[in-house]
Order: sequence, then C-alpha cells, then structure tokens
Amino acid sequence: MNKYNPQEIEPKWQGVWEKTPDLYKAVDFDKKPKHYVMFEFNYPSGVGLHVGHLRGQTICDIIARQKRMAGYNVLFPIGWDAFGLPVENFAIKNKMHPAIASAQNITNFVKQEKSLGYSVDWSREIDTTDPKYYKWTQWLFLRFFEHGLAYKKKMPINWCPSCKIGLANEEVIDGKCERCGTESSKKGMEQWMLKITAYADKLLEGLKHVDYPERVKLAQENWIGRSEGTSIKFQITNNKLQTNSKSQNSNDKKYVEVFTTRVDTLYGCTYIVLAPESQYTEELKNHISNTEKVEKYINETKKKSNIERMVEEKEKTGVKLEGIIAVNPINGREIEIWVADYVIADYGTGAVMAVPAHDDRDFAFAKKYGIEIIQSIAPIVTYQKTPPVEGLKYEERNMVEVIVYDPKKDKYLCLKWKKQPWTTFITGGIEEGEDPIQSAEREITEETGYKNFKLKKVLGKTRAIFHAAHKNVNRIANANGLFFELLNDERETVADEENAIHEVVWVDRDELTTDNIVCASLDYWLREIDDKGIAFTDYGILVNSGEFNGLTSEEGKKKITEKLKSEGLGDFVVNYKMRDWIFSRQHYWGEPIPIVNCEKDGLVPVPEDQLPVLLPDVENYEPTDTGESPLAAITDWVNTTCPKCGGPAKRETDTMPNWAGSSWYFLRYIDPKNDKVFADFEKLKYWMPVDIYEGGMEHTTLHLLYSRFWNEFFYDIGLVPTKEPYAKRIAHGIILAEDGKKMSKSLGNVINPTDLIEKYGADATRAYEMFIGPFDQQVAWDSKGIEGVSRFLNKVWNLGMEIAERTENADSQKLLTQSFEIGETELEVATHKTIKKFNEALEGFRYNTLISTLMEFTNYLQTKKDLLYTYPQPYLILILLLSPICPHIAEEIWQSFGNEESIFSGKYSWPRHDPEKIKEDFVSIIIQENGKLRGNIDVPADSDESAVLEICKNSPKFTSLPDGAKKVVYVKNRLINFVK
RNA sequence: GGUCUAGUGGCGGAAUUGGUAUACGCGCAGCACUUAAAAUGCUGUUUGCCGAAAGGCGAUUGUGGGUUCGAGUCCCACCUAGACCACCA
Repeated sequence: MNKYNPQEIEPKWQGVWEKTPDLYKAVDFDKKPKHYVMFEFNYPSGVGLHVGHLRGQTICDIIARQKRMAGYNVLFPIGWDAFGLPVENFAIKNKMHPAIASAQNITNFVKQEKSLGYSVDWSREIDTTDPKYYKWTQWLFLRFFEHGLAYKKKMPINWCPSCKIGLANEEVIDGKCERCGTESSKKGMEQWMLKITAYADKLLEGLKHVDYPERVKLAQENWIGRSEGTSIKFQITNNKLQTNSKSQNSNDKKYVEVFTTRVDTLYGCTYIVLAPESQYTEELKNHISNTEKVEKYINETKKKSNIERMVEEKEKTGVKLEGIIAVNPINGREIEIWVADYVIADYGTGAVMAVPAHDDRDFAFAKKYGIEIIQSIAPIVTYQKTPPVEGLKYEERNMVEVIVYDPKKDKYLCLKWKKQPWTTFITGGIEEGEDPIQSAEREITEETGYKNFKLKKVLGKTRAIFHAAHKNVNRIANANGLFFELLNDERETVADEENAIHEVVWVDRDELTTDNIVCASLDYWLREIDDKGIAFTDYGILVNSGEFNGLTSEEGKKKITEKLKSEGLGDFVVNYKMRDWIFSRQHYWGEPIPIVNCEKDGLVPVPEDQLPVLLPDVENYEPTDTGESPLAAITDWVNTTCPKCGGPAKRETDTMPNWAGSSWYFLRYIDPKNDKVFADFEKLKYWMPVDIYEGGMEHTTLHLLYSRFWNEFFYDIGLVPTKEPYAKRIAHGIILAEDGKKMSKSLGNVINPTDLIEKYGADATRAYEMFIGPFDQQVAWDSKGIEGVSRFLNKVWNLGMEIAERTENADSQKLLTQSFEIGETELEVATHKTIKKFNEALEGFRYNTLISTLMEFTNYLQTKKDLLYTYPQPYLILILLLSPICPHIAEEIWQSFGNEESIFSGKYSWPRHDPEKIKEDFVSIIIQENGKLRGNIDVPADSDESAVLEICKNSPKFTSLPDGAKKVVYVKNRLINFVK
C-alpha cells in the first residue's frame, strides 16, 4: 500500500487541473445559477504570501468548489493590486523600474497561489498596473470629473515628510503615516479630491440592504459619523461702544456660524472657540487688539504635528481675541471669543459654541482660563432608596436644599427627623415671590434658629424624582442646592411645630454619605462644595434657560432651533465626520490623472480616444523635495496641447492613490479583456452583485467604503446594474504568531506558507487554516495543531487505500446511488447525520467545525472498516465532503477507486442528507427534577407527554420521580422536567 | 475617553441557538506493536468527595445579581483582554 505523499500528488494534480481549462472556468450567461465569490486581491509585495492571506482565500476556494459541485456557475477570480508605494520604494532601493519589480513579485505570487491548488479561473487574471486596465481606471475617474465629484482644492493635507506624500485621513494612524510610521504633519497643497461626502447618506442607507457583519456596518456608520444638530449664527461686534459706523448697517454684520448637537445647552454658552486654521480666525485676527499674540499661537499650532496635538489632550491651550465679542442669539448675552486648537478646522464650520457646564473639553478650558460656567441643564436623579411607585401621581415642587457649614466646628448642619429614620439637609419649598436664596435664608432660621450666615456658593439645580412616603405621592423636586457658611452661633427660638418634626444635628464631612443622608442629589452638591465639579454632559431638564425652562433636552433642542430659525439665526443641519477623499499622490507608481491644465480653458479632461495616459519612463522615481511628483520633471511629457483649444497646456503630474484600481476591480473580473468598455453591461447584469466578498477588517473604512462609493455612483449614472457591489461581506480575523504577537520579520516569528506546503502539503495547510478557530476571530498559530490535521489526512488516506484495494474498480457515481442492501441502518444514519452537520456548518460559515465533523466521521468509519469493504458509499461521501477543503488528496483517492473523471468534473453531485434516513424510532430524552439532570431514557420518537410519563413510571430508576410534581415541563424528543 | 467583540479543562476550541457543558484537535499518562526508536493503533484525561472496582454524590463556562421549570447562551452591574475610532462640538 502506498503512503500518503502530498509532495508527490499535489503538484501532479495542479498540473492536470491546469491542463483542463474548463474545470474552473466561469461561463458568461450560463443557464445554471451564478455564484460570484471573491477575495480581496493581493498587493504583490516582495515578501510573498502570508498565512493570513490563506485564511480568506481558502474559504473562498472551499465555497467556489462546493458551489460548483452543487450545480452553480461559479466566478472565482484572482488579480493584482500592484500600483503603490511599497513597490515604488522597493524599486528605488534596488534601482529598477517599478514595473519590473512589480512583474517579478507577481510571478512569485502566482507560483505561491498555484501551489495551494486554488480553483481560480486564471483566464480572468487582472493587474491594475496594466495599461489595458488603468485605461479604464482613468476613464472612470473622468466620469467623476464630469459630474463634479472630482475637484481640485488647496487644503491643508496630512503630509508624510518621509514618503513625501499627501495622506488621506484614513491613512493617518495615531497621527502617523500608515505605511512608514513617520509622524505626519500638515501642508497646504493643491489636491485632487473625490466628493465621497456627497454619498454619505447613500452609503449609510445602502448598509441596510446588504449582509455584512454587524461590526463592519457599525465601523462604517461610525466612520461616516452622521450627526444631526443645529447651526447657529453668533454676531460679532466690536467690544467698545464706539463701533465703526460703516459696519453698522445690517447687511454688513459679521457672523460666526457654529455647529452643535446640543443646542439645548445654548443658555449655558459663555464663549465661542475658533479653530486656529479656520477662515474665521483668518478674517477676525485683523480686527482685534492682540493680533500678534493670536498669529503667534496660530503659527505654533501649525508647527505642532497631529501627534503632539493629541498627546496634549490633557492640557488645553488657546488665546482670547481681545477687542471683539460675540452675541449669543438666544438671549443677547455678550460672550468671549477664543482661538484654541481643540477645535478642528475641517469639521462642521471650524467654530464651536462652548458650554463649560455641559461639555468636558469646554469645562477644562474654562477652568484653566477662568471663564464663567453657567448651568443650563439640570440632571434628572431618581432616588434609588425610595424610587417612584408605579401608578401614583406625580407632584412637582420647587425647593431648596441648604447645606450650612460651620468652620469653627468643621461640621455640617443637618436635621434628624423624629418620625422618620432620616437625616437630611435643611430643605423646604420655595414660596411665591421668593428666589431660592431668600427661601434658603428663611428656611435656615425657621428650622434651626441660626441667624447669621452668608452664602458661599450656589451649587446648582437638579430634578430629583422619588416616592415621598409620608405623603404617599411621587415627588418631582426641582432642587436648588445652596451652600452657606455659619458666621456665629447666635440663634432664635425654633417654633414648637418645627421641633416636633426634627432636631438639629452636626455632622462630620466624611459622614455625608448616601448611607447617612437622605438626599437624591448628594453627589452633585458635594462635588460642587469640594470644587471638584465636572461637566454634566447627559440629557436633563433645561434650567436658567428663560422661556425654555422645564423642557427636556430633546424638546429643548427642537424648540430652540425652531426659534433661532424663525429669526434667521440658525437651522437644523446634518454633519458628517467623514471628509472628502484626497485623491492625488505626488508619486510615480500610480495611474496618471487624465487631466490637462490649459491657461485658457482650465482643467480639461483627456479625450477618451487618447486614453490611457501612459506613465512615461523617467530617470528617477524619487519624489521631489517640493512635493511634486517625479513626472513634473519630464517637461516633454508635461507640456502638451489643450484638447479643447489646441493651445499650450500642461499635464496633471499627480497620480492616483493605491485605492483607485481596487475601487472597481470586481467589475473588471466580469469582463477582463474588453477593450471597448470597462465591462459589458449585460455581463455585469448576469454576474453582479458579488455574492460573497472576503477580506480583512482593516479595509472596512478604506477600500470597502471607497469601492461601495464608486459602485453607487456608477449605478446612479447608469454604468452598473446594482446599487451595492457586494451582497455579503465576510471578514477573517488575523493570525498571530505562536507567541501571541503579531507576525513580523523583526520578531522572527513569521510562519511561511511555502515551508508549510513543503512539510505538510497544501491540503494539510488549507485544512489547518480552517481548523485553527472561528474564521472571523483572531487566533494564534499552533505548529502542533497542523500536525494533528496532517495525521487526520493520513488516516483518511490509509482507510481509503485499504478499501480501494478490496473494492472492484467501479464508477463511484453508480456506487453512490446504490442503497445499503443489508439494512446497515446505523452506518447509513451516521452518514446522513454527518452530511447534515457538515452542510449546516458550511452554510453557517463555521469552517473550524467542518473539519471536526469529518474527523469524527473518519474515527467512526474506522470502527466499521469491515462493512466498508462491501459498502464503500460512506467513505466516498467522506471524500466528497473533504474535497473542497483538501482537493488534492480527494482527487487522488477518488481516482484510486477507478474513477476516470475528476471529482471536480461536475459529474459527481454534492451530498445532501435524506431526512427520512436520519429519522430514528427511539430517541433519548433527558429526565430532570427542578431543572437538574437525573438521567435519560429511550422513548419512541415523537411520544407525547402522557406516554413519556408512563414510561418514566415504569422505569425502576425514575418510578417515584413524578410524585409530588407541581408542574411537568415536556419538550418533545428532548426532555421532561418535574418541578417540585 | 468612546464604540464594538470576547472571556468555557494544561492549551486551541465545540455546544442543534434557552434544553445531557467540556465534541474535535493538541498536550499528557498508560497499554499494544518493535531488539529499540519513530510511526501507528487502543485506553484514560474538567474538578472535589465516597468507593478496591463497577459506580455514586456534589461543584463548575471571568465576578456578582436578575429573568426562567431550566442559562455557557437572554437582561443589569463590575473585572479582564483584544479590535477599531479618538478633542468630530
């Protein structure tokens, strides 16, 4: 008997499959149902394939192979995303043309991919750097230009000083360049932009109609960052009364517009803040008395890189604009204007209203610079010790809670109640015509007799909700916290009726706890007394807010915005965190942007018949120090004629980012050789959308979002047939090294797929990649684990060889249709159960359990070897189930059974279980007492409760169990539970 | 700081989606085969107590509560780890 030798059989079958071109071919317009499965194409770096790549790719191959066997016309393509920096850097370092470096890398990748035995349709292979491909990338870019979605703008961009390249926000990770890790800084440059923000709502809406993992949807939603709020205009005027008479006419008023999601806090706004880079700062700095100081601050901010701005999160800085003030439009209050770098220039309007009482950042800033803090939202506190009782009516009351401190005693004045087990602060209702302070002063004397005290601090307002037991009502107490200091011990006599209710006690500071003092708002008051106040950022009840007092935050937002709107000083608006996509790169190795700059006609698109705009050969691929692309140095390429007027013009020298080619490659796979259009519409209609798109989590907010944007735009202009490009997205978790750290060259913990294939074979490698754990979770590599899988394949092989030797050569298809004549029901049932389990795991994307299901089945078959010599069907089914995962071994075994056609030829259909076959006459059900396991018992399938009860009583072990049961829970074919 | 995901034996993990927790694999131990080893096969392997054994009784899915006849699974709070975002007003 020959031994399992993957090193021999794997290259053999790869060769045979390659010579059978129709085996894995996707057929356009085939009558079979289509299935389009795709993994993210590789960036052909010099390092080669990574075990992480195999995870997703193997899943796709399993799907592709299984779907073909199940009767689908499968499109499973491969391609290369080969433009971009790593190849360019590699080429510069090795002094070679990036195209040559790229071709070398691709050759290497192809070899690796082929050694894994993937069933890709190689006739559809694409390469984004092929002019036949990037012609259409350029053509599609011009559609964006044509519709005003590609535009040029001078803007401060994230700049990587090392790569000498502008970075999109998405490429800046922790303030550093995504590729090289250098700290990014800001630089003002003319950039090509794609208006992805115009599709923000469509991209959000589209998520509702696709099957993506919830975390992917969430990440995209958060990235788009839609927030509904209000824009508010703050009028800016001169601080002094003698304003310039010219600017007095109303059309000439200056405004700063801000965006807020918390307009309900507007009455608490005590200053506004402008971003240093904002246009407002630019305009206003010349109208103030401390221009120099402000300019100095702006320059300092510019010098700071992103990372510094982030590290300094704790310490906020800013400069006040002297000589001008802003007017709060809701109450006419005059407030300060500051410039501070905690406000971002390119979100919202680049200016914010600051409400220190209700925003953490504003609070920290106001504390540092001594700016007034005004409460405008009262927290709603439910008193947990006596929460409101359902059904009782609510009574609202305005009241004071007074805390009196005696510095001589170093104690706090409280009242101990006589009829209730309470100690409280001095508290009472606010009477008609009183303000809270007067009310507090009155209550102190009435209840304690003390006469001489002074107000130290207003602690603020809360709304406390509790059940007032002595009156049996639910109380809504609008509480005013007030803090007094006792000046001396002089007292009046306290009225008898007060004395009858409570007595005065003095309490230490550390005894003021929720255990000792009955006070719903205690924490708030103490925080203020200790001067450890924090911003209250939750929703609550509007206070100190004029006509809006008493509204909830939600109501307040609506009402205040409406009022502002009616006065032309504000409106409801929607803002997004997502910015437009910076689409130009100052590099060589990318698609040239097909635009010509004419002095007369401005930006003119290169006509379609002149596409592609080919990358010219250059001497030097390094970016220039000015930040211009190396293309700028080739004057005879740059200088051209205007396609419109024929006059002298210059070519655009920026190239497109790496993301361009990958934004539409799923369309090109469908029609990769077309030189008339980017893809034939009828073919797109047949194949789109991609049924399953496998890729990494790291592309969620980059490539995945970008390509959805491209496709949605193409749909809108009638180029593609589906709104969304991908019906289902699956994302694999990363594979860590055995030490649990990320695999990296420097740590020396990299597992190389080629080594694995040499040692264990492609089949074992593929199977272990699946067996390692749930595919969407991150896992650590285990070199012992792959040995286990390899052993399993050996078992399958040895078992197969034994059976094949004893089986007459026969067509397996015939064998499979034969039934188990001797009624070997156990074997038959086990086989059908395995098929069921396997198919369910496959449909549920639980690839790790696929392997364990087959392991169990193999272990079982080994115990039934003798029967298999006569009835090899179960073993053949095992091989069919194994074949998508481990195609080589399956094919070899298949042929040793005398089959002349490939197991993947389409002749052998995918196993389906027969529900009739797994129906059993008896089922084992669980016996429980109060939910605790007491044993199990075999009963006829589908028995009803009374029958099971009878069986139970007749079984000596459980005979007395039903006695005294209050209730019997019976779940058919599963359990019976006696509740006592 | 925010959002999300996860926490089950010595380890990777399984659990029909609320119904016999610890499948499968790794590791470990023992046995068989062998002069020997490798390979292979078989047996055992969550844990405490009782028992010579067959077996029996109990505990157990990060911690603490809750819902339920019944919770690894659902709800609340906390702890821990990871991922993504991060001064987004």
